[in-house]
Amino acid sequence: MITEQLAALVRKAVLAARDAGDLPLDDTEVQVSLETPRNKQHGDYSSNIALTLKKATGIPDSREIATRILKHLPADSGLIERAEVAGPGFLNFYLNPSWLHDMLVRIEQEDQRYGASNERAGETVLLEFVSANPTGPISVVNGRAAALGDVLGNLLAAQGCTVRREFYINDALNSTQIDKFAETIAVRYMQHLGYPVLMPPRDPSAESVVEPPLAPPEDGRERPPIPFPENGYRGDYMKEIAREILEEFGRAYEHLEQAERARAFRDAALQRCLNMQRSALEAFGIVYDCWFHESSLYENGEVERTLATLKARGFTYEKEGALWLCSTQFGDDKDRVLVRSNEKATYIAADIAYHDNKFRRGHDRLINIWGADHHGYVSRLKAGIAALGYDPNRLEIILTQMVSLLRDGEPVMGGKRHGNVIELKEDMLDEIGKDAARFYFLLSSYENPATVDLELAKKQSNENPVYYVQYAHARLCNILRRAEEAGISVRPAHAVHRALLAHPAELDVLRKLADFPEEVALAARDYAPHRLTRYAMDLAGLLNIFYENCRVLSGQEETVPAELTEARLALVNGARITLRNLLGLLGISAPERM
RNA sequence: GCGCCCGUAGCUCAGUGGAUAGAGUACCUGACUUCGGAUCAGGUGGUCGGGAGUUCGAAUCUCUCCGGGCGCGCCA
Repeated sequence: MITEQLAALVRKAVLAARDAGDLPLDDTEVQVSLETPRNKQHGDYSSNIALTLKKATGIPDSREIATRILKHLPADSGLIERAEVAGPGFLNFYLNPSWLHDMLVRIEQEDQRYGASNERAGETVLLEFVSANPTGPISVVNGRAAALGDVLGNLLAAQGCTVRREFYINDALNSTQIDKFAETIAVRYMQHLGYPVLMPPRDPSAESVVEPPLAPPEDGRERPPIPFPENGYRGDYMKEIAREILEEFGRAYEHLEQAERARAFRDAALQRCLNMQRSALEAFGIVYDCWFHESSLYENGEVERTLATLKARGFTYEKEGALWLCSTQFGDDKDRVLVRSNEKATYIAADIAYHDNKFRRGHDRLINIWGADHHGYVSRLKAGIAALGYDPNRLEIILTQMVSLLRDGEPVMGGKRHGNVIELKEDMLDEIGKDAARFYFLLSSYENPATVDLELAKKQSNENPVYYVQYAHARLCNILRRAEEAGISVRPAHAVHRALLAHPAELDVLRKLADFPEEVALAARDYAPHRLTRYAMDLAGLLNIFYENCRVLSGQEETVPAELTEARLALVNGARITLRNLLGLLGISAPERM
């Protein structure tokens, strides 16, 4: 990559200067960092090495240090055209145009692989993301995690990692949440059979309300109201699932005990809820390698075995009838219950077993993406796997901040239908589409709370950054198409006069294209897909400027020399490849026409 | 109360300790009806929440105050 090559050159120069006696330096490590200056006047790349060596060399004038380093800079690298000392002592570098021109050859050769590397080949990563409870719809916050996780997967794969995407289904039989879910379904089922439902108030000071039956009773006889479960799931989607359950199971379950009814419906209802989640995620372009059932950890004894291991390693104790994990020994702020006094294992017990399972399957690195509201949970899970003897640093937990939606300048509130959650598919995807939703999610860093203005993302779609980027791609494709129609073949980059690409707009595009592999690597390293959406906007902008200033094909008013057309077609093709790969990494379509 | 995160242009957000803090959008002005105008050029707009410190240099690191979000279950 460019900065690595440049850094190597500068390091060489520093050492040469030292060996020649120009720089009084010990054997201290020479750390060279390169940056791209904001200001174009300051070159394509710049290094602050002279400023940082002030102390070590004892030379107070950084410009003097810079000058001495410059003297020893290898001249034959081919990468840089010139270098100069500027400002308080920066070394500014200007890339050699012919080196830039040759990027087009490389881009064409690598084609689908341009931007990718084998830097992290051999590393296996398990990415777990979304993992929403199977008791409700996929929310907008889940959507942000989904976009982040999916693109992170693409990025890591592009660095050579073997990536596995996984969704953890919290379907344990001993989960109180699942019990509530099943009970709620059972009550709604009865409501479909003609029973009123007694809804407890949300806030204790209010009165209970009786909801009428969802359908008249078959025999017309009025039924007594059934109490809605305490902390049950209030969303209307539960009524829909219950109606489907009624269709599947028939009316015969009316006279069972409430608990039995709940048990009978539980699995089928969960499955329906899960299908709802899966189709929402598929509409968002997310496909998992594995949907992992928490329940399987109980069925094949892994929870038991993990508990036994923790006991054997001496990190548990019994208190008040429960089994506790000594998580404070591993940095947690309090010890945690693994097995309740009613003998049911807790969520964390299963989760530790799950992460043990992830490691046992041979993954080097585990990445979990959670909502920020789970941050209190991080240290206890890490403590759990540390207690099992794993290095907790092999597990990385990314916490995404909240997302809110704005419509007409007002925050979008979750509808009653979805139990007051803002739903990904209906509140967002159906309105602005998959591509725009992904782009907006990926526009800001996951570390910061984000707001998506739906009016902006949809109604003014022409001004939308995502369309701006896609339009640039479609334009490039159009030029290539027109060339073909005119009988002009797109010759390979190595066979054209690349030196003709000397217009500033052309060189700007080339520099941006050359940056792409590094940009991908940084986005992967920092878990920062938003770097790529920014890059995409930059590149699209440069391409439009190029388009405005540099005609590729001869037209009625302007004729372009054949050789220049060839060279520009090569540039167009290289840009097309880069933009297409970029959008591919983001999971956003790259249309050839719009 | 304790812990974590966040305060950057009217709005939404970038900004790896570096040079004059940027982009999109909004608003104003102009170009061009083309290899698709879903375009381009220019302009208005900032005490980087306040204060102190660290150093050659701070939006970035430290401390403190103010403001906002989230978490502190034998729930998940």
